[in-house]
Amino acid sequence: MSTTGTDLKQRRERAASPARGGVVSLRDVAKEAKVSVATVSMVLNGNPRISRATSLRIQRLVERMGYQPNRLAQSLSSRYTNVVAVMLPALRHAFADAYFGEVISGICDKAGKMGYKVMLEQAKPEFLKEKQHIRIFERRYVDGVLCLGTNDRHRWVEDFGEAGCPAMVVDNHFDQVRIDHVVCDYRSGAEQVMNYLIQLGHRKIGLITAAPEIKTARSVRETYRAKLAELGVQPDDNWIVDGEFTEEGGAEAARQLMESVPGLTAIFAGNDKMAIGAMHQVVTLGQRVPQDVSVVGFDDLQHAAFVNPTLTTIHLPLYEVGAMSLERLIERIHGRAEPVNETLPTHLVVRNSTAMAKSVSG
Amino acid sequence: MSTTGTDLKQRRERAASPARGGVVSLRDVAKEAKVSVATVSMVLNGNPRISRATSLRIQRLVERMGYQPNRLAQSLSSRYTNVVAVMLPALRHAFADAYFGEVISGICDKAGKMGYKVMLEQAKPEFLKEKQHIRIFERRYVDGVLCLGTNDRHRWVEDFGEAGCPAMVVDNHFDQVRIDHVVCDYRSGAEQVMNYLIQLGHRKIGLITAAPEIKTARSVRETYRAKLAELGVQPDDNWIVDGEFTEEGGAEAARQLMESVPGLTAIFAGNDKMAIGAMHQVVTLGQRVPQDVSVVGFDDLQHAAFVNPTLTTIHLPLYEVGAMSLERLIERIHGRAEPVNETLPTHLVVRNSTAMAKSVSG
DNA sequence: CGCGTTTGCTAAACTGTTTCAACAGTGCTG
DNA sequence: CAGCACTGTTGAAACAGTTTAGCAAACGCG
Repeated sequence: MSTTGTDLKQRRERAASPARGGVVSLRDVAKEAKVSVATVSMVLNGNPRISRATSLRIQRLVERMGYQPNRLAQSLSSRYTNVVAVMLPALRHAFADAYFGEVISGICDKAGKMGYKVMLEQAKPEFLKEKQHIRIFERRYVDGVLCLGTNDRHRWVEDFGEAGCPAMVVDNHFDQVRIDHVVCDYRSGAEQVMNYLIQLGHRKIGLITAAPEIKTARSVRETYRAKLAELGVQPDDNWIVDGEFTEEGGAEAARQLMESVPGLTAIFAGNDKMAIGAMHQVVTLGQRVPQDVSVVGFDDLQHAAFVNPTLTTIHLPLYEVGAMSLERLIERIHGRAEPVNETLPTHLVVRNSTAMAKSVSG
Repeated sequence: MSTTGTDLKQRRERAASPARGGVVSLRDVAKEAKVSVATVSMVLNGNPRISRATSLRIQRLVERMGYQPNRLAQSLSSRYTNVVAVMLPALRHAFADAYFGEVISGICDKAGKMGYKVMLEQAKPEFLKEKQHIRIFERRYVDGVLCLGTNDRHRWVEDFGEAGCPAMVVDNHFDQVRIDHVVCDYRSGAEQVMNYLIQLGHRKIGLITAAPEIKTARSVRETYRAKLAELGVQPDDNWIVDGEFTEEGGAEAARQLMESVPGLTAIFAGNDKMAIGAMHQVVTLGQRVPQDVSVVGFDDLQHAAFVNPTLTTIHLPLYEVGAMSLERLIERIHGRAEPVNETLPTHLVVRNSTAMAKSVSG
């Protein structure tokens, strides 16, 4: 039936008119320029086999018609989506956490500059059980993944390597899994804190840390122990309390420390949130910060400078960690072979939550 | 040359083998099942025209082969990408802000449940100048946009309506632009704060707010004025100070208030961050919170309960605002015609930063 | 002048899915 | 028993690009 052919002809012609949805396609440009779509595509991709005259003519036309490549079609035929996922832990307040926010900020800024889009994912049990972290690659959602807030129990990070999916652990580090990472120098940070507190005369220093399955937390703990050992101080088991990285946890941990460690003069918290919770608790228990108890944090989040008293803490270059992670991930996506393991320096920021130890000053 | 034909045949066959990149395509499943790709596609989309027997047989095969639809191809032929963008303001710490985090948390949770992915964008001048906020639609990155942290000067929100792009303003509201929105009841919140402070005997109440180009901030300001007027109190111009929604701004605003409003007994801050900055400043200036000056915030962010003293504030259902915004946006994407303008209730949370006014209690 | 190379462009295959017209095959009806 | 409706399946177009083989035309050279 010849009608079929005519119908199709008509349909194609209608489809080729720039009226459809107001969006201009390559075909529309090609038709207008009276060249093939291949030519237009090559012009846009800077293929040198197109003559200068044609190239300029088409570039002007593309500009005039306001053509925007459909990136679904682009990604379908090329190997890349130019999208990366940021995988956050399954915590209720993960997005509302200034720590992650700072890292994500670095990631997004760098991604924007490099022509990448950033997708947000949360590593919920459901998500992982369905192997969604791998499926987002198979289904061509993303080219790579940045894993934030991981710990040793998160065995799913191994899956990326096995499946050949570009992935990067951000501000942490796995001993047993071979995966790229960029991390702050937690060991040096902890050393700086301990040196500073010791220099102020503190000896009975409590440590509020978090789950030992986090490598960076272990580094801090080990450094804390080593530094005390240098002075011949042997910390009791109850000098170290888990604060779960939250304000509440920090407060509860501080309560335990104040109760079970008589003569405690300083608290070293593994992050700023716990330090703030701890300060809060110290005051609630009728002691003063820093006169009775000094408190040191770790992160240097923006509002560490606005709590009362302002918080002495270790500055972590979280923005830079995020930016560098993204950069390295993209290199890996484009075939970088060597493993990445970068460590970024940290430094102490002295504010008002620390003072000379009581026994020394008084 | 007949070799050409043979080469192409070979190529197609190679392409059809499941070996390619390890990813199984619809074609692979169809070949294995000895049916056409159309049949497999229809089975997966639950088309009732496929027989029960074929359907089951193919479903098992799909399962066994681990087939995952390529969503670039799906989106290319369907009208939808199933991705929405969250547009954050161009502030340095936008991602590290607990306020946005809470909203985004609601958005992401709901998106996950509804089978949507969330992309992050920042409304930087460059981005807007290039009309990227419209181009992400044209280039088929997203089906819709959620705009956070907007104000009246952000004229670009009009562009969505004009271009026919589904978009939603989250926790704000435009007088002059017709765009869907979901917002917290700022007016009622401000009323609750003022009633409470007045009930405690406060009359000289300073207001720390932010840019008047934000509708919600204007609502708070108007309510504040109206409530004082009810008591016959005519606030001076210097009773209202801009705190830019930051801790620093709040601190500086509090300094100004303490200086220029003698006998000030209470500060009402337009968000928790400014309230925290203000408390910090009050203490720095040698006064006590709440004995000398009561401070009230607005947001009820997680750490409002962990500052010192704990902050009395208005609880905003930010998580719910995020979740509902996403839900409504998706309805709009799928053709909802009626405009959306929802207002969610707020309530006062009394903590320790407020007390009876000095002149009354003392 | 004929042959080979270069240049500039095009046709067509390819990415992986959805959708629709059409087509066998079967059962029912007049 | 032809004609019809219905069922289950297929082929091919469509989505919008990229990429490659190859074809004319122009050019250089012996």
